[in-house]
Formats: sequence, C-alpha cells, structure tokens
Amino acid sequence: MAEDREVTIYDIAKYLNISAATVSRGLKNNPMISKQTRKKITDAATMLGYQSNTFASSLRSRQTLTLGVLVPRLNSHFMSSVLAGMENAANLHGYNLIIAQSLEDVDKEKRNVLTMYNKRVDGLLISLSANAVDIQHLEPFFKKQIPVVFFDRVHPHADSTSVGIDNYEAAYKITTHLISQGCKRIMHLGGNLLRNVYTDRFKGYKKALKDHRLLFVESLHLVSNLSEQAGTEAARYILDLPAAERPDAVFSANDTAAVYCMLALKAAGLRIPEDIAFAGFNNDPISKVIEPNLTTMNYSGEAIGNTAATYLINHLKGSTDLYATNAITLRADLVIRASSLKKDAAG
Amino acid sequence: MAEDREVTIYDIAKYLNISAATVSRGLKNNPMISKQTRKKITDAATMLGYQSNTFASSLRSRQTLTLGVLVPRLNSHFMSSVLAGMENAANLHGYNLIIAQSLEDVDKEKRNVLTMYNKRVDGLLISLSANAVDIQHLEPFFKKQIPVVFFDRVHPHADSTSVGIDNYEAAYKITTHLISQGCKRIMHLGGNLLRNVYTDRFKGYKKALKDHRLLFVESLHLVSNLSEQAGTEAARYILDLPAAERPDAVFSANDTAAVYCMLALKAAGLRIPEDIAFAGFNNDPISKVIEPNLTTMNYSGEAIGNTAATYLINHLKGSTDLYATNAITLRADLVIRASSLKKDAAG
DNA sequence: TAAAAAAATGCAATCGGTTACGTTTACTTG
DNA sequence: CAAGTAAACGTAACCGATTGCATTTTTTTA
Repeated sequence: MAEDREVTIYDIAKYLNISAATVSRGLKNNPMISKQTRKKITDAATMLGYQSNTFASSLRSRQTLTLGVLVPRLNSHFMSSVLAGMENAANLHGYNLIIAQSLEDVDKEKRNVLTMYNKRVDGLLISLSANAVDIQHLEPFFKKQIPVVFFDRVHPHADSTSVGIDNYEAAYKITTHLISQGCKRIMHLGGNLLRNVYTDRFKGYKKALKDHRLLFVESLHLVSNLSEQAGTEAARYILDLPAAERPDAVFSANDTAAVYCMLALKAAGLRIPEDIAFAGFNNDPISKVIEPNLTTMNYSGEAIGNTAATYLINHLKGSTDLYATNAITLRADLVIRASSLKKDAAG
Repeated sequence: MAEDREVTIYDIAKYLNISAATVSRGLKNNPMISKQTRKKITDAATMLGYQSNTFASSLRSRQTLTLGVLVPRLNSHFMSSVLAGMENAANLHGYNLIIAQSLEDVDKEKRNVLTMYNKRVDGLLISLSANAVDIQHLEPFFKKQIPVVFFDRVHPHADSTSVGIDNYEAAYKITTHLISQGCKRIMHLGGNLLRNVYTDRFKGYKKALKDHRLLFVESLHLVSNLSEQAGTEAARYILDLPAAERPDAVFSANDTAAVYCMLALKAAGLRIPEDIAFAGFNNDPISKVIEPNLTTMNYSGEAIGNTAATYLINHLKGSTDLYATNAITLRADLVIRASSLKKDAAG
C-alpha cells in the first residue's frame, strides 16, 4: 500500500549501473544498444516488474498510438461490425481506440471531438451525427494536421479521406432490381437528408425511376430515423393509402425499418412479395430471419472499419499519403432474396 | 506548418504576466484563484486557442480519466448495448473509454490487459474470453489497487465487483416455463462451460429438471460456441436422432443458436412449437422477427454497461467502496412468445 | 493603525520517459 | 602502432501540467 511508487527506467538504470537513456533505448530495441546490454535491460525490467508509462512517453515523443473513434450510436449491428474491424486493424499495428458516441447530437459530437483532441489522439475516425450541418468543429484537427478519416456518413473535405460505399450506385441497383420484377410504384423509406448516405440512396432511387420512365411520386417518399417504430408507422401509412395509390414495392434505406414495416403489413394480411415487394439496406442479421427473407444491400462494416483504420495508420506511419486520396469506395453487393422476387413467386 | 508548437499554460501565463501555476489553477476552477483572474485566464485561453494536454496532466496527477473496456467480441447486439451503456455513464462523468476485444483468445486478452495497464487506465471493465482459465493476468491491476469490475462473464475475486444477472435463476425460470408447457424432453444448447454465464444456465436448467422429476439426459446437452452455424448443426443433430429420442423443446443459451436451429428445423418440416418448443436467451432483435417469435430472457445490456461503469466511477470518486460489494445482480425477465406456447397453440 | 489572519499568487520540484549532442570504448586501417 | 572511424553509452534538457510550500497581497481584528 505504502510503496505505491512505480518501477521506472531509473530503477532499472540504477539496478544495472547504467544510464536511464540506455535503458530507454534498450527497451525500444534501439540498434544503438548492444545485444548484451539490451538483454540485461529487458531481463531486469521483467525482474523488477517494470511497465512502461505510456503518457510519459507520449508527452515527450508527441504520439499516443491512440485513435479516436466517434460514431452516432454504438449499438447497431453495422456500427459494431465497423468497430470490430477498426479494433482488429488498430490492434495489429499497436494502436488503441478511444471510442465515443454522439447519439446524433451535434453538441455532444463537438464535445467529444474536443476531448479526443485533448487526449491528443494521433488520428480521428468519424461518422457524423445526423444533424451536423458542417464540420467546423473538426477545425482543431485540420489546423494541426491531425489526420481525419470519415467513414459511412462522410463529408467532403480537401485534407481528409472518406471510406464508404457508393450509396448512389447501390440504391440505383436495388431500385432497378425492383423495377425488373415488374414493380411500378416503388416507395422509398429514407433517412435524414443531411447525411450523404441517405441523400445518395435517395438520388440513386430517383435516377433509377427516371431511367426506366417511372414517375417519382412525392407521397411515396417518407423520411424518418428508420427505427423499428418508423418502420411500423410506414406500414400504417401505406395501409391508410387509397388502394390505387398504394406502392407495389418498398425500398427502405435500412433493414430495420424494412423488416418492421413488413411485419406490420403481414399482420394486416398483405402478402410479400405478391402484394408488395421489399428491399432493405445493410444485410442486417434480421434480414435473414424475416419471412420472406429480405432482399438487401450487403456491405461489410468490418471491411469499412478495417480499411478506414488501416488507411489512417498507414498515413501515420508515412507509408501512404492520406491527403492524396479523397475517397475509398468499398464494394456493396445486391443480395436478392424472396422478399423481392415477384416473378419467381408468381411463377 | 512550422509553428507546430502547442499553446501551453506558459503561453497564457506569459501573456497575462502571471505564473503558470496560477493559470493551471485558474483553468481548473480552483477556488484559491480570484474570480477576476480566473476570468482573465479562461478568456486568454480561448483567445490563444489553448487546449489542455491531457497526458501532461495525467503524468503529474496520476489519473487519466480513462477506463479500459475489454470484451470478447465487439460485434454482437448484446455487447454493443453494453458499450452504449458504458459510454453514456462515462461521458456523463467526464471519463473516456479505451475499448479492445479479445476475440475469445486469452493471449490477446493478456496483451490487451497490459496495454490498458500501460495506458494507466483508472479502472478496468472486463468480460472474460471464453477460454480464460484464471485471472492471473489481472494481477498488475490488483497489485496496484486499480479497480476492476467484471461484467457478464465474471470471475469471483475478493477485491472486485461483478455486474450481471442471475443466470442460474433465469435458466431455471425458462426451463420451468417449458416444463409447464408440457415439455418432457428438453434439450439444452449450451456454451463454453469455463464461463459462469454458461455453467450457471446449465445448472439452472438441470435443477429445474430435477425439481420437476425429469431426468437429465446427456445426449440432450450440446456445447458449442452458439453461433449461427452451431444452431444449424444442432438442428442436424436433432433430426438425426431416432424419433423416440428427439427433444420436444430446446432451451438455447443464446438467441442466435436458437433461431438458426429453428430455421433449419422448420425447413425440415417440423412445426414450432407443436413438434418442438423453443426458448432462447438475450432478447436479441432476431428473436422478435423469427416466426414464431422466440421466447427468451430479456435483460438490458445497456443497464449492465451503465451500472458497471457508474459503479466503477463512483468508486474512483470515492463515493462508493467497490471492495465492499461483491456482486450486483440486475433483473432479467422471461419474455414468453409463441415459440414456447404449446398449450395455447394447441388450444 | 499595527498586527494577525486569510486570500491570492509565485517558485520550483516533479511526474517518467525521450532524444540531441557529447563522450568513451572498441574496432579498423594504413 | 598511431590515428581515424564506428559502435555503445552518458548527460542533461526537454515535453506540459500539477502541487507542496513559500511569499506576497488583501482583509480582518484588536
């Protein structure tokens, strides 16, 4: 209890009758130190129970081997996959992750950004909160040339890179698929239009309609937070529509809303995909469980997280230049399942 | 680019012609400093764009306001809820979270524990990896009196607290429920028996059997990692059993295995719950989507995370004594859904 | 109003490593 | 074998904030 003092490199130095500088170098495998003394040092270190003090080191060397991760919410399947991917990459290269969530609140996001800055993270990985209008709050990072990588919910910026998928293209593909199944009145359940992921999906959807000479109908475009409840409410909305105005397909910007919408419509007696086809986005676990299985867009959160983190770390290590790359687009695949197969179902 | 130097308290001090000590105190709202100078200091700080350097502070003050979080896997619904709860609690009290995953590998867990120690986290929140036999690797923490809180997958230890649910009781309730529905041959899909959560569930299951004069049958107890694949394989196992030896109910230690087992059995033509009833554990989102909906044990990951973190922080702030409390048990509720309602289904 | 008490501020050591630069020791080479 | 080079190690000044103790300033009290 009393002897709370830490074992430091000075203790090792004294023990071996050498200088602390040598100990420091020896512990970091500096080639300047001879093999024998290096061995003596590491031996003495384990013997005395030495554990390096990271921030004493960070203070002097100006690097923390820590990355800041800022996400809207921690508890979604997609985000936890992203984190898993980041953690793998970080761990592999000796980095640690400080993780915080903004809960879709810009103010919290701002505070968290500052905390990350004060903790002097070597780089920042961020997915913007729903209502962040600009990235003014990231200025401290840009000013100090601390690399920032956006992922998923990105924001164009000259000095940073974005990692994600081509949401426009993906939505275009999905919508086209629905059209190819004979759907003519395709509804879109979209998210907050401040965020690229949702505007892009919306645009891809509209473009597909246009390219196939289908009219975009304002009343078939709902914006929500895409929660379970939002899905259920969308179903209510659909059921309340006059029969002639009802959609014959729904493309939801995420699987959660799609699934809960399906559940409610099924409960109301609609048949899927015969009466109304469905497509989601994310390939969430629930999409493989709902009946009929949900057609969706599959893309690996883990890959996004891994890529973003690896990229950031490579930049920090000097092997890649972050500022040269503006965006990294990962592949996303249309996974066709029963929920959208009108023709097969009919046949 | 050139002027990379940070703005420090010395810059503020020089600017105001006062000492750095006063600046330091002023910034921390030390009552020793007069109101006016305090204001001058904070004004100058924002004016000069000062941002405190956390680890210079940590080095001297010996506290990092950082908690280490070590989990088996980041990407599960339960775990991400736990993290969300922890982040809320931490953020509320000005703490940050360093998060790492062991991927069920003790060696990785050991390395991570050491990293956390080297980063001098103020406390550790840990859920053990599946194959950790002891907690020897936590010794550095115990030796230095750095508080450790176990959650979910806990391990008894005199100087630390565990936060979780009563798995024994919960499993007992679930099993009893199945029995009350008339099930007589109840299979158990269990997890690694090194971990309390799984042994306790197994024991609760056995006790319920015993209390209702049902025999525990070794062939109806499968141990696996409870993955999707494990669930599917369990179904195969069941289908390969002679008709007379088939279970009339399955109690799975998690929802994932339960759901994938159900899917496979349904595909093979079995009716649920008529031919075989099902109960899971976790109240995962998929349990509300599978048909029939899965009976399961609901307990809040968010509450577990929040409680564990709050408890740890209170201890750090001196308002509670961690060493006095040995375990905190949160409530878990049996959620009865169609997958286990034989009587109703039959009626 | 002088002395005592309280409040506000300054001094300087300290936390535990890192690193530029200087010094010693070992090894080459003409 | 002397001189020159390379390898190995030491000295000491940092990094930026905190804090025990001393000192100055202000307020209170006698």
